[in-house]
Amino acid sequence: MEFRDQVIRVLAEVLGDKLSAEKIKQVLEKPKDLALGDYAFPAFLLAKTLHKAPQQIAAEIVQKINQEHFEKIQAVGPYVNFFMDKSQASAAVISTVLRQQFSYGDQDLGKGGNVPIDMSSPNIAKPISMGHLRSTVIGNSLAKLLKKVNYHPIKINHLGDWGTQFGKLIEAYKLWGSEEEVKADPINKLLEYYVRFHKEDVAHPELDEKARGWFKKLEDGDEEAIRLWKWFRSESLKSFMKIYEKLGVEFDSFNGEAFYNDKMAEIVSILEKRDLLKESRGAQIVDLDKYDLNPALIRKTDGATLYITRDLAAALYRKRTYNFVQSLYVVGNEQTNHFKQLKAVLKEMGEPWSDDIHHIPFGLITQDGKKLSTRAGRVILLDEVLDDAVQLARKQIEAKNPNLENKEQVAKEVGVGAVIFHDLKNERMNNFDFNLEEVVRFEGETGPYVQYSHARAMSILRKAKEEGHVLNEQENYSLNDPESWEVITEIAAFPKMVKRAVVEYEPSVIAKYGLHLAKAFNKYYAHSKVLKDDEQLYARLALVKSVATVLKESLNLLGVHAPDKM
RNA sequence: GCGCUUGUAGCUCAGCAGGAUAGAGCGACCGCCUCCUAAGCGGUAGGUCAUCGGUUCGAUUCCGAUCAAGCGCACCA
Repeated sequence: MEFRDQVIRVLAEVLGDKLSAEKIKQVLEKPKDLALGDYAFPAFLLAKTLHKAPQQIAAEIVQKINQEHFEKIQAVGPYVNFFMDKSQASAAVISTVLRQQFSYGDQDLGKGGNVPIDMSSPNIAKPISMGHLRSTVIGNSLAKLLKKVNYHPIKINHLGDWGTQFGKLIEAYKLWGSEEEVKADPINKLLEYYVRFHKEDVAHPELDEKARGWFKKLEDGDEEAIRLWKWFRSESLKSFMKIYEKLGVEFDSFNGEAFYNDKMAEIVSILEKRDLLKESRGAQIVDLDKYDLNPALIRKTDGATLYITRDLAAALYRKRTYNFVQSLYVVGNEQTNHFKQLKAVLKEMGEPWSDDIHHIPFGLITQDGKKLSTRAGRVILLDEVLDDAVQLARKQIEAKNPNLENKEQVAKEVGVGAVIFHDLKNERMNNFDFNLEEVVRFEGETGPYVQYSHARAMSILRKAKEEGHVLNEQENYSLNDPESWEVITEIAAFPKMVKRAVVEYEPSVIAKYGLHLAKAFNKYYAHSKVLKDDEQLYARLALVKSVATVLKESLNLLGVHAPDKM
């Protein structure tokens, strides 16, 4: 299956004593141009040991090498270029995909190990913004990727459902809010109160005092405070669920910050027992000087705990509950230091699994170059972006394919798919400035482009079936024309891409791959007629089927639907 | 000031853990629907790979310095 191994094997036969198979594997490369073959071995590194010109070495290798299973092997300058036997190779790839279907690319990297993923984690009483989208879709895609390589992902929505902001919210609600208003439009009203609070507390600092008082009451179990908190939480969650439904994301746990309230005392006592807690400026800290980090603030001057205390409790809870092999946190890169501290404190606590904790950071979304801020009221509401995208998809369908059935369903899949794909197609760490037209674009390197390619493939298969052509999936179909070869090499690369995406925690690898495969396929069927009744017809159909399968699976790994028609 | 991240065509980004003339999309310009959905395909124009050094037979890729941008730097999360 892996063509690369074939090349390494024959090279090792010739170079065995001079270069190990491992070394050959390292230097073997893929030429940029298919005209230079499928693989290339650069002879430079033998020049020194053999005291010969690399050109000459390349020529000698070609003379000695076993060419049996290759179309040809030739020396071009200092390179040995390998051309795979297209018939053999295409038969191997196509039959593998036809047999394995959507499990093509599955691997056992994880041995079934548990991997909790901390993702999405919006704050109660605030709307889900574009910033949360990143964490949500990256986490969701990583979960699907991890599952594909036999890990067991556990998606945890670590809700921001506790903290001093609830004091502010309660105070603001008591001052300006009403039950009817909130019931009618919970998130927006609650946000309105919150923003107003931050506007007014500049001139009226006594508001902060009151807010602190409310939060204290909340912590002490005051009936009214608890009632309001629960109400805000459930209303918020309801509206979050609507968005998650649109995105097609589900969670295994909604244990948020409040869940750990009763689990922090243990952390503090462990730290005390290990003599790690120190007093500094009235607060209690863990000194992390030896890690070159700022001290971790465990308790504020007033005795209240902080973010990191909660995260320590959560980390320990997750280890105990899931006995994870890795624990992931899909959180913005501005929190890099926090996670370094978290790992360092766990290490100080003597927990060796602190090394299994990985922060998966991602870049910032800005608007007009400025950071989004709920307090400043500068938010891009995800819900609105999704609705806009679906609306545009509807218009697109009316213009391009007005007779389509399930228009509404397809519009949702395409619109939402565009938004998700846009977020995943570039490396996580890149920042991007929000631009609605860019996000909901349907042409070029976009989700809809990949979806469209898949729909076209399905359309060809449908038509073939109507004409009475049925594929036998046990048959060995092979193609040896140069037009299909580029598509075949892309399909063959899929398992490697899955692995890379997992190892790098980088969904963009799959998004980029999907674009490449789609592009190769679009080019292919634009230049070769598939439904032509000749002896290669079934082989071409098998190729189209393989493409459709891998495109759909790629999109699936990103959390994007692949409609059969669009 | 210190730390992290980033710096490739007008714009948005690739470049697979150093190699053969630096790629794609968008935008601009020009072609292609009596032919499997033109959300497509083809072509032209556009780059001293931030700068300067170093390692190497070879550097956009590795190392160092400089410059620029973003983020962070204990009582928010």
